[in-house]
Amino acid sequence: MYIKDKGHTVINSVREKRTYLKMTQDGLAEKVQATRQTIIAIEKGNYVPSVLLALRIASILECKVEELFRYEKI
Amino acid sequence: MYIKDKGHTVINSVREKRTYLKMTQDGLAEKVQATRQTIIAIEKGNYVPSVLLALRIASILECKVEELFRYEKI
DNA sequence: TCCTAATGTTAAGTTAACATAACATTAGGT
DNA sequence: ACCTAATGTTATGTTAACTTAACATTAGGA
Repeated sequence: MYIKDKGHTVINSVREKRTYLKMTQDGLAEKVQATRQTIIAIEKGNYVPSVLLALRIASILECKVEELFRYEKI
Repeated sequence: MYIKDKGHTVINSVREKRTYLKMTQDGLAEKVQATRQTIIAIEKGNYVPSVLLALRIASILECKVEELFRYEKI
């Protein structure tokens, strides 16, 4: 992140939701109009997506953005 | 946006929620740990924030991310 | 065991999302 | 009209969020 806020991170449950829906990374990527690498990176926590992508993912994974991405203290 | 998807945009109601709560751009910026310019840019639709910022803004403006940022067709 | 689907890794490039800063404009109160 | 707070504008720079692409690894079924 650009904003340096030590002591906080964004944890997501994309992988959990995705596998629960028996969806593949590739399938999800296609549905949210992103690449597989992007999904992998997000699942691995390599980066946090934009709200645009987050809204799409949440939509496809049938849940709210806040239950998919949690802003937590370390 | 990086993702080219003609026919769609992200519309937000940050300004409405903010003014409703009688909060200033500067005040909001400070609370979400961003700059005033960032708030202005978001309100003007110049760019969509990251989920991190979106989560913070939604939290401060006391609403859900999806009611603050709507993915709409043009 | 072999084949394939799914997942992971790395690199290199582009654009968007931030920041800082300095200055201009508007709106409202006295 | 004046002052100040709030808002808007423009420019420049850095980093994160993406992309494409090529290859490596893992897991599971026939």
